[in-house]
Amino acid sequence: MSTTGRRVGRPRAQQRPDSGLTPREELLEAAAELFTTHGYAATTTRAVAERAGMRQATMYHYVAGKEELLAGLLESTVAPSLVLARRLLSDGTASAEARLWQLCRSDVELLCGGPHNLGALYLLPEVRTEAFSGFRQVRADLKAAYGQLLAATEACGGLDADELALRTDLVFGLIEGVILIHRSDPGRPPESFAAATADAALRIAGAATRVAGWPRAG
Amino acid sequence: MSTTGRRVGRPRAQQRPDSGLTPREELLEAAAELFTTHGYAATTTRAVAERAGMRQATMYHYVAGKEELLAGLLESTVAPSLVLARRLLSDGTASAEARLWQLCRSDVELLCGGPHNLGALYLLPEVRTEAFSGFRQVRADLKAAYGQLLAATEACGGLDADELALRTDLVFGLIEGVILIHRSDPGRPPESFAAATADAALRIAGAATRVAGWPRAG
DNA sequence: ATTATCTATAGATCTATAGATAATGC
DNA sequence: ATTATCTATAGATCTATAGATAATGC
Repeated sequence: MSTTGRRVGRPRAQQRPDSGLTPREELLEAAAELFTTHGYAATTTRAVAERAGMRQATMYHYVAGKEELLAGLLESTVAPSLVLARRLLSDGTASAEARLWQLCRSDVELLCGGPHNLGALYLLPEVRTEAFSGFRQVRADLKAAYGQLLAATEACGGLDADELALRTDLVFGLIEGVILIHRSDPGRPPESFAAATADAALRIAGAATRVAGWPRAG
Repeated sequence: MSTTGRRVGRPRAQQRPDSGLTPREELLEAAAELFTTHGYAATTTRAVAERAGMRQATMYHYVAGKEELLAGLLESTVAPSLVLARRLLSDGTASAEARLWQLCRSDVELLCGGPHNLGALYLLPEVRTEAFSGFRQVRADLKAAYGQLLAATEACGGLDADELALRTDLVFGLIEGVILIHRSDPGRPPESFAAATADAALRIAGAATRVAGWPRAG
């Protein structure tokens, strides 16, 4: 396959051990690190390319520009959560509370679990740009799924539309707020943090039901 | 005082009705709008100055550069909350729950109540830069105050340090998460939103005490 | 011949400074 | 004379393209 030095084309100026990733993946990886730490506008194409092990101009062989990198990263972080949300919505066996808890936990773990704080990408001001409306749409769909699960909980059964929207916002806000916590203190183990956040989300929802222990065991 | 056309110095190229603000305040005002909507790195000194009604170079007569503008805005948003927190900490009359509720509500109202979503400044990646460590310190002090109030609540009385830190993080995370909600939907009235957030914070804390009605009256 | 990469650079910024200018103040 | 502003611009970027180069493939 890709044993170093056996590849077609001019060799790179800076040779590095084979990462096993395609060049495009190396670029996304580099962009993830730089966008999450320094932001989008402050990250230059040179910084991304160089961190990925190639010269600035070479990047354009693989992507059309910076925007494509951010778009790719955003879609890849939200997609798995939406898949899970859809699955949970059509799952009739578990209670709404349990399913909401699972979605919260999984969402937080996805956003905070990886090597880079990918959730922090949601916070970038550039995401509100037209260029990333695709991502925003998917994220809105995910929020709608949160709302549907919330509506199905016992505690929210009798609420009117406004009250329900408010609670959905608060729960969704907690999830995104947790990204900030994780950013300022990445030391906390993501698994237990995710579980604690899911507990907190149910409390916000108003569910007395204790799906996972609170105070948590372990 | 400053009746238009009666001021010393060369007149501005673009005359505008007197805003009543000093030029420095006009710059801060413009920076607030642009930083919160487009971010820090993406906002040019030209954009700030022009929006404040002067040419790009004139800005340097009042501030040393972009950094000073962001630093000023950050400090001005966090200072009032810290003052309130200090006052609440030394207030022996009200319950810890009631004081925590008040702090949450006031904090959210301050961050989301103004014309610009100043809370969104906390989300900018640049804030983690050395240049803004002063702000980060004050924000950490504020968080410590949240922690002290939390520790004094009945529900958190018996918790160990780790558990308490976790709940502090979650409450603080909710407050900052609410900024995101407000950013994506600025339509909600800040007062009731702030109260609802404070209610949710007490629920996360684990306090059964209902300081304000939930579901809220009105 | 094909491919992946490189070097070089044009064109478009953006920041911060230098020096000119048009008001009021004395 | 003092002040607030202006215009002009040097120097430092940053993005994206053009064209050269150094590998493998046939």
